[in-house]
Amino acid sequence: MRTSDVFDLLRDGRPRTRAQLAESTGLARSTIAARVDVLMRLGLVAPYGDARSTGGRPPSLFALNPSVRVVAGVDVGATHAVAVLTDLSGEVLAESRAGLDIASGPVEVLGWVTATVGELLVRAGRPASDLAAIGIGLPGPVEHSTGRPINPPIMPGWDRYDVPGHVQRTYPVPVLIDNDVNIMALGEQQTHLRDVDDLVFIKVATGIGAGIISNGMLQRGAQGTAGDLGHVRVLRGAGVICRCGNEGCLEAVAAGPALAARLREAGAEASSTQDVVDLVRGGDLAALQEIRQAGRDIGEVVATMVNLINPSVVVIGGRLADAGEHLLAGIREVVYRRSLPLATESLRVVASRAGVEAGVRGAASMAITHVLSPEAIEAASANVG
Amino acid sequence: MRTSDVFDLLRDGRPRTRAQLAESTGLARSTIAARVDVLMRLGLVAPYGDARSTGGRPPSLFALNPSVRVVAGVDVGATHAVAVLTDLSGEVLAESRAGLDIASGPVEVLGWVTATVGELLVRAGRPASDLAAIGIGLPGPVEHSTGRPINPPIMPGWDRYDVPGHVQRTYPVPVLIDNDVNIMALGEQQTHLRDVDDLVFIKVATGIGAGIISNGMLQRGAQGTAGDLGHVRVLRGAGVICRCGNEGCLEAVAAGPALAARLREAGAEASSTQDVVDLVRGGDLAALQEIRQAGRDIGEVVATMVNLINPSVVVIGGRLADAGEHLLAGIREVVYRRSLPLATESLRVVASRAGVEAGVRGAASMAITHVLSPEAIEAASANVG
DNA sequence: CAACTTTCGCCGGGCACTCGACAAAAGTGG
DNA sequence: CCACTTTTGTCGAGTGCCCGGCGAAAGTTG
Repeated sequence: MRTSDVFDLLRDGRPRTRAQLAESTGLARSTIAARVDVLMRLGLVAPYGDARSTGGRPPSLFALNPSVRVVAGVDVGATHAVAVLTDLSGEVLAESRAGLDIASGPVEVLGWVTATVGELLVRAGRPASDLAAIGIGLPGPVEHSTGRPINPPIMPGWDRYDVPGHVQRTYPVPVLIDNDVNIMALGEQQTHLRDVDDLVFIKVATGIGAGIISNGMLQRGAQGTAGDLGHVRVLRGAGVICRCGNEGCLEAVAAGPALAARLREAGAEASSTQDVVDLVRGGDLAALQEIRQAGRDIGEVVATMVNLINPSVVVIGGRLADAGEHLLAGIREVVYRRSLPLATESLRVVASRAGVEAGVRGAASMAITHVLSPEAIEAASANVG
Repeated sequence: MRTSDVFDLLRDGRPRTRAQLAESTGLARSTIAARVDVLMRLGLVAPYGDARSTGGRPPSLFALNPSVRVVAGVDVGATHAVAVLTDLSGEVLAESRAGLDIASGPVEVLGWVTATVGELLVRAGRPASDLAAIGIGLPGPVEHSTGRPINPPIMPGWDRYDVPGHVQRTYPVPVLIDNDVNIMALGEQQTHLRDVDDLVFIKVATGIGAGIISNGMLQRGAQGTAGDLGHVRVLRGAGVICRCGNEGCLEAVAAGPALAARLREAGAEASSTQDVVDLVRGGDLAALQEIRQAGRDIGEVVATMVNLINPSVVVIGGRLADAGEHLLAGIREVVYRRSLPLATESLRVVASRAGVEAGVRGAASMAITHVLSPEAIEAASANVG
């Protein structure tokens, strides 16, 4: 029974007495006292006032102290980036956004990242030594174990760049990198689906991608490219050539640029994904029909995913999902018709709740998970013990 | 550093000296000696002769002793069943097959299972006390954690039946249940792809299903129905109604019965999946074209799987795969055209090598993994001390 | 055959960990 | 205000585990 096991019980944030911890672990009270002492000296656990007395001395409560340390979460998109500083419970302490072209290369982008993290630390009134880890999401395939982007299509100059190494020159802390869609999946799970172990997050924007959490773990696949549903063929794609060179890709039919193009053909003014969203919100009938149909097209692929992966929740996010319930309705329509009854009987298809925050939240969550992992706790407590 | 950590080093079957184990673990030689002693008293490890001397007393070698105990692997199909007894390395000691209708219900089928396991033990000259675990594959969705079938379409009377409980009345050992396709995936991994952590196994026979191993672990999904690709819609399925009630399912187009039906329409004599295989083997041109096209249809869905799951190997098995390379060729044709370059650059699409043995091998492998798990080793060594 | 080398099995010491006890602290209830 | 209850922190004892040393065993080399 290790120190991290005691800490695991406190990770949910609920306060507990020593006696309760002893009860849960089966260890003696004195042993628990020693463990709690170590965790308190590490600052990870803090007193939480006293519980009500039952006739004798009132027991003191302890709980996870989320504010001992902070982590940074960064979500780098194609044209803009968001960074947050959170405490260990994921509570956002400071936030910063900027227009930022990923194509300007790793040196410039990561320069912004380190500068912004520094600024966030100052704004939150925290010394750099309080920073425990940094999580970063990038818009392309990433080899998570090394933190290097692999052949990213829209990230010139980033191929196999040592992102953690670069950032660690400024902040010598663990730096974790993942795909932007993966961290959005983590973000949704962390914000409102903590007990969900099998979740698929679908991002619908300029491109279409998915983050897959199966068995409580992110599924990255052999090369870290899992979840690419943008280039799956769909029925309505017959004759449509995608930028990848193939015919009938979902992305060429149902992503933002495709919708905008079709609306332009119909005479509407729509040059960007955002324009499509605005038209839908404005009640434009053609736009509404288009987005509903896009939902059906995406639903076709999601139905396949449901059959193949059998998640318990599918979360729909990305900028096109901000246009109200229409996209979701189209997806639901097809999924519940096409997927197997057994797989859909307890399936929920829901809209993103974390919204634009999903990415940074997930990036921070990834960092927190690393910092509070049993291994990290053991290593830290060995230095204090 | 636990006893199971020392055992883990020996699990690959390669013999080692105490000094090598001490080197690998960082423990003192005397500690290693104690650990090895425990493992030897458990019978899990046995002397393996002496290594060559380097000028002094030759060190003695130790290796996993696969023959201390045995496990049973059972693959129950719709109309027949196979059972094997293997040692802990997966080596088959005895085998038995029988025609057996799954629809005759759990009591009859499991009666055959227990009787056959008993017979195999006798044939291998092993007492029942040598049996360490039983792995069973069933042709339908199974809740692995409880071993109960869940709404299985072709298994009347089996719904939520307590399979492990029934078997344990005869053999009081761990009984592990899984989907037949999942155990075939395990079987392929165990027989010739041991270092592959991301593998998809596709079974093409009367139905079409997939077993997904991702990150080294079987992915079962929220309800244990993951890998159902038979009811994914394909292009060529337009207008074809599947037995599930939907239109355009892969299974309604590319599985054995569909091929047989189309060949019959063309005037050939083909009533079963086996007949189709025979025609192809006989060089029948129409059958050859049909199976190649079936490969393309399946390839369409496999291409989607490759994009979504990003495996490093796709294995094609099932009875239709026995008809030579034609099915595989059709699948490869579409997969390498439709999947993303990054996902296919190191992807291998190969034929099953374990063949009809895959299921039982996988079932045995599942049992072995359980028996040799660190938890099981720790528990066992605590009793020997 | 003798000297040397390397491994083996055993044993005692030391270290760290955990437990239970005990007295002090901090409340409650009459 | 006093007796009683319950928790807290400390401390010594017991225990189990791991290490290193030692003599014996089993080879090699000259």
